[in-house]
Amino acid sequence: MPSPTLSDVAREAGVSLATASRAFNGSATRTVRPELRDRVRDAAARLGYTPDANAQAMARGRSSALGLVVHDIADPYFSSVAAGLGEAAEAEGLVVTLASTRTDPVREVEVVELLSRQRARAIVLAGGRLDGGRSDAVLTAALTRYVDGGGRVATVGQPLGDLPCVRIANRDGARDLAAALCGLGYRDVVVLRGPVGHQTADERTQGLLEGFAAHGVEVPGERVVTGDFTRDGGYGAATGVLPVLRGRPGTAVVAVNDVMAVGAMAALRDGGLDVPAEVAVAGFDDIATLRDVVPGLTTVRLPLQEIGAAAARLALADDPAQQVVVRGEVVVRASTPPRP
Amino acid sequence: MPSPTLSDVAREAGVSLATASRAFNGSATRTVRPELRDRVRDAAARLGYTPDANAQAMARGRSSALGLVVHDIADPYFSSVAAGLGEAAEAEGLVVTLASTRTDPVREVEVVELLSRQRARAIVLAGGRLDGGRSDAVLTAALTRYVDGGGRVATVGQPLGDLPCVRIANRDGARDLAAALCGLGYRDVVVLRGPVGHQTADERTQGLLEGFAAHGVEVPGERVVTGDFTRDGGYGAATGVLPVLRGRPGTAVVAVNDVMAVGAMAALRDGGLDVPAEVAVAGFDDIATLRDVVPGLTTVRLPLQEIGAAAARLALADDPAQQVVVRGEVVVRASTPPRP
DNA sequence: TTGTATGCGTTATCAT
DNA sequence: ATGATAACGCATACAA
Repeated sequence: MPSPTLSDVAREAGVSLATASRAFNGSATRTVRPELRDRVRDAAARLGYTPDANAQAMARGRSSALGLVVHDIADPYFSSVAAGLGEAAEAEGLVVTLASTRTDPVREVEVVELLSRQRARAIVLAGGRLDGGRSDAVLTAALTRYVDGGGRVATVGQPLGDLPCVRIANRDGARDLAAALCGLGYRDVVVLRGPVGHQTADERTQGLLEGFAAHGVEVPGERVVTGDFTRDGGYGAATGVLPVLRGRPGTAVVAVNDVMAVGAMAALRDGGLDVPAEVAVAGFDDIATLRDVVPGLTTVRLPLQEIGAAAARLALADDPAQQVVVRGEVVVRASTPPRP
Repeated sequence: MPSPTLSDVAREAGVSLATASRAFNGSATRTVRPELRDRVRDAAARLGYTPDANAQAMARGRSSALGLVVHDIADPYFSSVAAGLGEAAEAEGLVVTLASTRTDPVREVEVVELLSRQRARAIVLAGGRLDGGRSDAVLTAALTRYVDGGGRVATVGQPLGDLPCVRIANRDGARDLAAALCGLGYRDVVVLRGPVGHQTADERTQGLLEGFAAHGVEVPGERVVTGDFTRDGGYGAATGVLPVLRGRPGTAVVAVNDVMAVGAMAALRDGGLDVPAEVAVAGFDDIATLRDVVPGLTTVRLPLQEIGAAAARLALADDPAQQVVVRGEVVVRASTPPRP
């Protein structure tokens, strides 16, 4: 009834435990006679033997798990990154251990601790801190223990210390988006900037403002509004600026990510405004599930799956700390028609 | 530099290994004097001790991992289920190990094998076989070995043997949806049925046809078309029936899931048809990310997160095999306006 | 209450 | 090429 062990297999095959072990992970130096090897494998098949990864991890001193920490796996941004990371992990023969933080800095540290216990080969931190670095100290401490213990870490989007990081050119992408909007003729702008202290949101906001300014479009402070980095956050933020928008037809509402943008669109419609006739909307990320919405959402396309895969490779590489930077590409769609 | 072990902690605290161990998992019977307990914990903190989950798994005979196998974590259906399962796992102090099959039956078996190696406490199979049971034998064999070894299994959506299962009332939901559409006045229908052999797709298709028939609406075979269970599958299938739809304004195109429905909407628009003025569209699942699309997508709402959580509980419960059945709720939106 | 000793399943280091 | 045997880090049965 219990899983047969390698000893069982060895006995069944009439060989020693050591030989049985070698029959599976046949190293180059320590090879085993083909005949015996087959005998062991047959015995294993007959018994339904399944190696115990925990025992292997202990004996080898390293596990076969790759940790991924996200805010919320139901968020399409993270699930896309997870998909890419999963493929990379599979290619390396690793399993991925998933942990969600729900944007709670405390939970984030717990989660790193959790993955440390698993002796995960590496940890990829997607989605970063939101308290503007206040919790970085504790997190860094936890990560340092982990790294000192032999673990590897990579982050995506949010550089942390000098850890390897898949940097996303948020500022550049946002600047390009702003430029594109200016090129379309937009002069009045509202920015849904997300939560203050959210690094990705901050960078994108900064890029947008810079981009607009470069084209002579100044965005007054009261038209830069905060909100959660979620659909509801976008909805709420857009609802708040409804009065402003009513007074200025042809304004572009730019959210720092797609789900916020979609929430904003809903709020604008609920407020009686026509998108894009009266208000334009743009986002960031180019979430796959949202590519068919009407009007098509103008956004900055990010290769999320590749980003996940790149993060995995970075975390697994034994090179010194590296930085990969991926740049987004502006995709103009119908949500931001030209304004003459 | 390497992670300190419990022995290190014990030495540092001046107690035995056993006491150190008990200081952490203080059982009811085997309690340790508070003073010593604190001394051990202090020593652990001082050294930066982190228990080794692999070693614990081996010593305890059971790991702290919960396996989840999905087709594709980037699919919003699965990512929502994963989110719910993740919360349930967290509540049980378990980590979730994620594995994707990309709908490959071979890979599915590999993945079960992989999770068996991890000695996962339980495996939740979300998203089922697609080859109409042809690969069930191998899969069942793998699962049987796993269960015989002490593992627990639960499936979501697809009963397998008499394993615990979160059943989704696909037929009922589909029947309800069909009834709702009939109530709105639809008499001409096209069903995008997904892939033949995909149990969920099959059940929903069957329910739709039954529901329509119950209201006197027969759907001829040539208006029941196949396609992948994906956005592109919906797009392709809808493209194929474009001629039919052009000839029959007021037809309802019902896809067996939301992402197919969205793909279909795109195809219909690309084909020059107005949705919903000329063609109505409906889906199934009520994917959160799609709730703000315009026109609002008529669908059957499924509590995906709860389903994931329920599956986790079912898999973890030590009760004998159970069945939980969750029923969807029809949500009528603007994509299927009344047809007088 | 605390300590000693054993075992968990595997890999790896020795001999042979 | 193969076989004993010692780790690996922890939990626990048993002894004190």
